Amino acid sequence: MSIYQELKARGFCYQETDAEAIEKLLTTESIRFYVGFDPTGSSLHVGHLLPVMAMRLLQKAGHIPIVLVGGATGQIGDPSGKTTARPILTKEVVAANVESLKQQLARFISVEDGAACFVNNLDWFKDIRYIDFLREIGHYFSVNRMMAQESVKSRLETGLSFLEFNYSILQAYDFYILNRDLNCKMQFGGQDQWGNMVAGTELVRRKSGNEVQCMTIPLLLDSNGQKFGKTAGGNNVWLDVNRTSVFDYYQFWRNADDAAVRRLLLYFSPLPVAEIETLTAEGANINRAKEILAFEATMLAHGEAAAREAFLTAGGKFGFADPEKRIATTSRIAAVDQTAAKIELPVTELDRAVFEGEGLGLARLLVECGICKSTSDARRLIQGGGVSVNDRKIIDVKQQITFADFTDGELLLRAGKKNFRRVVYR
RNA sequence: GGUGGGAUUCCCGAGCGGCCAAAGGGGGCAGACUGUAAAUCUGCUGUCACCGACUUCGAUGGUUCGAAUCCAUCUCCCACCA
Repeated sequence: MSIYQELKARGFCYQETDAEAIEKLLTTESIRFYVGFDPTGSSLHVGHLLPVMAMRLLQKAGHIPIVLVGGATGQIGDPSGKTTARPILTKEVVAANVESLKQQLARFISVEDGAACFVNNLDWFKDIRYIDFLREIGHYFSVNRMMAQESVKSRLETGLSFLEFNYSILQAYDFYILNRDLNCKMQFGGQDQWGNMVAGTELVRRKSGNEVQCMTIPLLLDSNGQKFGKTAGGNNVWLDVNRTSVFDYYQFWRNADDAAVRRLLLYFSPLPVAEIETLTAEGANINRAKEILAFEATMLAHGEAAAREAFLTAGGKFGFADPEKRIATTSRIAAVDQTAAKIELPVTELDRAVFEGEGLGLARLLVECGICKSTSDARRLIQGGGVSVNDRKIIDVKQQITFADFTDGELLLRAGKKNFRRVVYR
């Protein structure tokens, strides 16, 4: 299967400029292509991962990714797909974000021996003079055309500042520079980037006469039509372990919708397409497929050791989908010894003094453990029957926790089905 | 620059002097059912020393026994005109 066919088979292609030309380009040449990321935050989240996965595939096929981190465009804010303007970030924040994004991206893209390069568009924008810039490229852009762009049109009602209106020009200019200086021949990006990307191919053609291509990647939505990559709690699933723990990251994938598993495996695992078909076929063990998905996705972001640990912890807690390993897979999950399952629960350590005498109110304890955000919240949870201590459900709001509740200096606190906390005192 | 309209709890959005911690929906959390899924049904969804008290309705002052609701000033948005 050629890389072009694989991109298609895995669902990475939403729109493309010239299908024939792209297929030829990707199968007969080793090209440089670019994907841009704006440093609007200090960490990537799962929602950013799709273009990253496309880059990996392309890199494996011998193409060279140019990873552009938008130190300049990040200061403007892309209006595409946004209903309101983004808050304007300070230059310092943008610069710091650029650095941390670069580090995260480097985990996914191999940079050895020039297999990829990182660029920052601030490098060519920072010394631009307004008049020069306008004269150089301004006349290649038609305001009439720009007004027709979906990202602009949709904002005419609610308001679009001149600052944001310029975004697509900057992105187009990026492409021009990368083509001129690095011989970049193609751009990939999210489906909402189409307008900006096409503006780039046109600018390159008009200014240097070169044919360049672009392809967009579909926007992932979950079953509720929400942008993919949010937890049940509506929070983003981050790649930064300080924001989303490895275990939670694993769980995010493990809890994927049934209907989405095949698609997610195609996107986020390197397993062969045929194997994914088998794993997710009608009547197959869907939960094993989810384990594999979670394992592969976690391995990619956090490494194999971390993935193994998360898998074993989850299995210890909820059980394994395929304890006898009957299902064939090329995933390295097959090599994991499931009998080594352990229950590694998050621990909260409290001063022993709080449990003396009357003890600590259960509601307070829930807050201390970070399970509830206020005691009122905790009371409601208890009243609703969602809390158990040492596997015994407690519905008394006034329940006090004392040393008597600990066995071997340890107490198991549970809120709902999935939130566990091991409480110890020191 | 002119003229209107608006800012309400996580989001959308009612309320327009006491019955308002504030309708309804979304989202979220929990319970039942399950497969750590989806769908469905039920409860909860400001804080605390929780049968009571306290703090919220853009900001600041004022009127009133009493204000999210009335008045003044300010800030920010939006629409129309130019």
